[in-house]
Amino acid sequence: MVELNQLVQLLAIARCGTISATAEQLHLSQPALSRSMQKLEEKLQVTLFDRQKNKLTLNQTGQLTVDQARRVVDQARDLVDRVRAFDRSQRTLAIGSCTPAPLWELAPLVSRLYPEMTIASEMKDPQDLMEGLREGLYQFVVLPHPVEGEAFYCFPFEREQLYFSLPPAHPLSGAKGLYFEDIDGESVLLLAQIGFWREVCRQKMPLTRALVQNRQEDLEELVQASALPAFVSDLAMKWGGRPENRVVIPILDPEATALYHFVCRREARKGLAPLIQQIKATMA
Amino acid sequence: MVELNQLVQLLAIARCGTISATAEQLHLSQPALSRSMQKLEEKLQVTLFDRQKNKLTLNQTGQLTVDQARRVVDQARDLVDRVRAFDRSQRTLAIGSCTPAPLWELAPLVSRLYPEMTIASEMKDPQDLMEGLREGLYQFVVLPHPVEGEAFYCFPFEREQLYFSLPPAHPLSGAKGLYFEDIDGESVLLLAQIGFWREVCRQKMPLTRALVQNRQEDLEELVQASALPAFVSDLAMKWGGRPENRVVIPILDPEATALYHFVCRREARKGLAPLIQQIKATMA
DNA sequence: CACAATTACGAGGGTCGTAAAAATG
DNA sequence: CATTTTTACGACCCTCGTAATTGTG
Repeated sequence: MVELNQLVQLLAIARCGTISATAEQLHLSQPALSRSMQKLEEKLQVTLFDRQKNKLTLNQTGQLTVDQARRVVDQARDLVDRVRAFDRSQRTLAIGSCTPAPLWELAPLVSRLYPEMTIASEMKDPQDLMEGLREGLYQFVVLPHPVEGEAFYCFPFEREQLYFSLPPAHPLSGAKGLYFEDIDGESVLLLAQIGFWREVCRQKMPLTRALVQNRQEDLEELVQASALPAFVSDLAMKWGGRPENRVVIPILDPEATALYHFVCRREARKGLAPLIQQIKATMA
Repeated sequence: MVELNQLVQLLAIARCGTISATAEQLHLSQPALSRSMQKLEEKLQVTLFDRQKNKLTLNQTGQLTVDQARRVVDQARDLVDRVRAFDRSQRTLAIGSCTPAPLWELAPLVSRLYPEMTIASEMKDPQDLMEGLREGLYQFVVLPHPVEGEAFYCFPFEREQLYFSLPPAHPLSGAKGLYFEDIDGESVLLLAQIGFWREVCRQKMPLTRALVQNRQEDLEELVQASALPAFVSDLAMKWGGRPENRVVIPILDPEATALYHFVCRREARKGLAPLIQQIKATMA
C-alpha cells in the first residue's frame, strides 16, 4: 500500500516543479524528499520522473499518478473532516427556538440531563426551524404553534404573555390593559434577538419605528434614560426582574400571548424521552 | 494526515470483530494493532470504539469512519492498479491482426524499432479490431480491407495468397488451379489460430467439416499421415517452407487473396512514423 | 559558482513483538 | 481458566538531516 505522505509530497512536487523548492515548502531536506519519491516509485513499480542528472520532471505516468493522488488525498482529508463533524454532531444537542424565553428554562434542563453534550441553540423563523428539523440540524425546536403530521411529535409546554413597559409619565401609563394599536406609531425600544416577536411587532404595529438594540445592557440603559415605550414579558420578568421606574401593562391582543410547543421528529422521541418527561413534569 | 495503514487495519477490524482475530489475520501482534487504533483515534481526535475492558466494538463514529475508510482505501488501491496499468500500456505496443501472417514480418520489425517496448499481439475479427483501435487497446491493427474516415490512417502493405495442400493421390492433385467449391464437402485440416481465414472458409466451403488443430506440430503430423486436404499460403511457405509430400494448388476465388492494410488512429501516426516508413520501405 | 539532484552515514523516532497486568464470562 | 484488551519495555527498522558527490547553466 502506498503512503499518503508520499502522495502529498508528490502533489507538492507537481505544484512547485523542483525537489528543492518542494522540500523547503514541506520543511524537509532535499535528500529526504528525493529518497521518498524513489520509495514511491519502488512501491508502485513504476518510473514517475524523467531524470536528467540536474533536472527532474514528471513523465506521463507521473502526471497520471498526480491526478490519481489528488483524488485519494482529497478524499482522505474529507474523511477526517467528516468523521470529526459527525463526532461533534453526536456530542451536541442543537435546539432551535422561535424566541429566547423558552431557552432560559430549557437550556439548564437539557444540560443537566445530558451533561456530556454540548448545547447549541439558535433562533430562527418558525419556517426555517421546521426545515432545519427535517434536515436533522436540530434535535428539537420550539414553535409558537402546534405541528400536525405523523412525522413529528409535538406538545405545548409554556406560555408567554407580552407587556408594554411605559415610563410613569406616559399618557397611557394608567391603563389596566392596552392593544398594540394604542401605541402603534410611537417609536419603540426593541432587543435584536427576540425572534418571532419581531414579526408580530411588524404585523400589529406597522406604523411604529423600532429602535433595535443588539445588547441587553444597552436596551436597559435606554429604557431608563428615555421616555420611549418598550416590551417585557412575564417570562422575561420571571428571569430578569421587573424593569425599574416603569409601569408594566398587559397587551390584550391574542397575538401578545404565545403558547410554545416542543417539536421533535417522531424517530427522535425515544432518545429525548427523559427530557420530554422532565419538561412535562417541570412546566405542566 | 491519517495513515492508510491504519485505515486498512480499521476495515479489517470491522470485518473480524475483535482485535485479536484481526491481528492474527493481519500477521500482527494484538498490542501492535491495539496501539495503532489508539493512534488513529488520536489523529482523528475522535473516539471510534466502545471499550468495556474486555470487549471492544465500533461506536457510531467508528462505523462512519469505516464507511469513509473503505472509500479511501479502495481508491488508493485503484490508484496503484491504474498507475501500473498505464505504465504498462506506455511500454507495450499492442498489435491486432486479422490473420497471423502479417505478424511474422511485423513483429521483428517492431521489436527492432522499439527495443524498449514489449510487443503484444492479438488476433481478432476485423470488427473487434476496429473497436479495440477506437478504445486505444491497440496502437495499430492489420485488416484485410481498407478503412475510410478522417479518424484513421490506413495503407495496404502485404498480400497473401491461399493454396490447397493436397496429397499426390488426391483426384484433383493435377489441377493448375482450384476453387473453394471444388473441395467443398471434403473434411479439411485447419489450424486454430488463422483468424479471418476461418470465416472465409466457413463462407466459401459451407459443406466442409473443419478438423481444427490447436498446435502447428499436430497439424503438420496429420498433413503427413492423412490424405486430407489442408491450406497453405505463399507467406506461410515463405516463413515455414513447402509442405513435404504434398502438391500445392492456388485457389482461384478472389476471396483466397487478402490485401493486408495497416490501420492506426490519425493521432497515433506521428508516434508510429518510423515504423510506417520502415514497413513501406521493406514491403513495397 | 550557484543550483539541483543523488549518495553516504550517523542520530532519533516510531513501530513491532514479548512479557505482564487487568478484567470478564 | 481461557479469552480479550491494555500497558511496559527493549529491539529494530525506517526516515530524517548533515555532509559530500556529481553534473548543469
